[in-house]
Amino acid sequence: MLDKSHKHVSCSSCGARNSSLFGNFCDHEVSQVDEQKACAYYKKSQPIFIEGSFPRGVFCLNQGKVKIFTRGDEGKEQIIHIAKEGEIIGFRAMFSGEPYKVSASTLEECNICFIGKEDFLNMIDTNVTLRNGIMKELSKELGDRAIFITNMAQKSVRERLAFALLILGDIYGDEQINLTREDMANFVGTATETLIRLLKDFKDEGMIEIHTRKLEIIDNDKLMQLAGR
Amino acid sequence: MLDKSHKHVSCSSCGARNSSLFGNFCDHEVSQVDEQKACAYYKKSQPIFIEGSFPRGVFCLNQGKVKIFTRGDEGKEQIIHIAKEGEIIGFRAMFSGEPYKVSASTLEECNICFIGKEDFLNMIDTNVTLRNGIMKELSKELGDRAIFITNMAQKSVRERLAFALLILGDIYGDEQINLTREDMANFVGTATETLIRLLKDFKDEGMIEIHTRKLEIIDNDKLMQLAGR
DNA sequence: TTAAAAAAATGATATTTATCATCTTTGAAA
DNA sequence: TTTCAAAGATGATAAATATCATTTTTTTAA
Repeated sequence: MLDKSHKHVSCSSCGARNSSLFGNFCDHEVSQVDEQKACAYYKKSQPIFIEGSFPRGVFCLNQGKVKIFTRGDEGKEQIIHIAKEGEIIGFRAMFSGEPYKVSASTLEECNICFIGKEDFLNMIDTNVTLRNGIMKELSKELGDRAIFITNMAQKSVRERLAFALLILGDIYGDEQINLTREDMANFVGTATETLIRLLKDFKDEGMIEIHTRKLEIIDNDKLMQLAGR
Repeated sequence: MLDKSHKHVSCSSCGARNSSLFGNFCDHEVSQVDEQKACAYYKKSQPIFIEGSFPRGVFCLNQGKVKIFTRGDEGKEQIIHIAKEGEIIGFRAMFSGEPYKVSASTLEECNICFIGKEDFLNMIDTNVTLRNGIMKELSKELGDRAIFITNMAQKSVRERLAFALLILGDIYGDEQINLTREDMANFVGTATETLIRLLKDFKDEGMIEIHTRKLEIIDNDKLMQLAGR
């Protein structure tokens, strides 16, 4: 259980910082962020920002997982990305000048820090390494999304599920994958019923193990073969 | 017919520049680009860069249309974007440090200018407006691709075709849409046969007119209604 | 101008996947 | 503990779309 007291989490003691875009900050820069940010505890299934609203800053994920999604015409979610500890979310809309095109919501309990728009843009302007890191990240994600689109267009649901499980395996590390069937279906881009049936197939074929809601990957190689590239 | 002599196209006389990321350049900056770039004529269906190779610079589209695509496991193309006059292409991979994740190929005769990596990165570092424009563009495209993914996952082929025709209508302006059925199917993300059948339906329903290979949009509103948002 | 290749079109059929209805299990709160 | 809502699971059926085979038309280049 996370500390719910909203108390300040120091960047210098943040376990996620080293692998984040702030990883290369010097002591001075770290303490500067520490002063500028605000920390907050989020319960499970709490919205962080919503499609259509205007961004006032960025969110830095200290602890927990967050889904980034859009809603289609009928309100059905399509999960675009699942962010984990160390990721900065919501910075894309800061540059575009447009409202958020995606929403973000916690998948579990989270500690999330907030940095105001002005402070963040200031950092970008003065810190070349951070800026390059951001541009690299933006570019990398564009490439990932091109592949995502291609997978959606050309792969079967079965293949996409294998692909999705591999990504989720990365995200959850040594924890077990912990998502509702509905969220998983909205990530794969299929109906919940179809997803459930396929999970059972995967289990029967020895690729995963199902522990009620949590999933464990058993045969990574087989999944990779199925997912194709 | 375009001039095939490979002769230098001056940026100051480039009709596409004003609407491009270089649109705000002062005279000095424009002439600097003029010195650094190399111009080339491309025939129809000629590759510009290929997925997997490493970028050596960026391409600035002076005249013509270019498809940006990836190939799925079976080699089938998925068109991610169609670039038109004024667009700079291939700059994403410049920041990521990774090889191209997409390929680019001309859809018609093109004049394309090339700016070397070093020169371009130099511009980015020294020109704040250009840099902000690039970041804005990267962010905007990220949002567009989130919607693209959602469309692929949730819309029917019929709806996606309507959506695609609207985008193509924008790209082709007052020209008629001019793509092979295969390219169009690879943009919509469907089989060529399915696309052909649907185009006929759209024609019968008065939304488009088919002039052999070229398409003309007749009823924009109806398409918008069908495409949904 | 003609021949060959590429693109477009059409029909028949198979397959995948969504949808709807219903039932069971799980987990959280009273 | 009991209760209730949410999540998970299952079966039957329908709809959308892909695939394969073939024909026609258009474009390209000899």
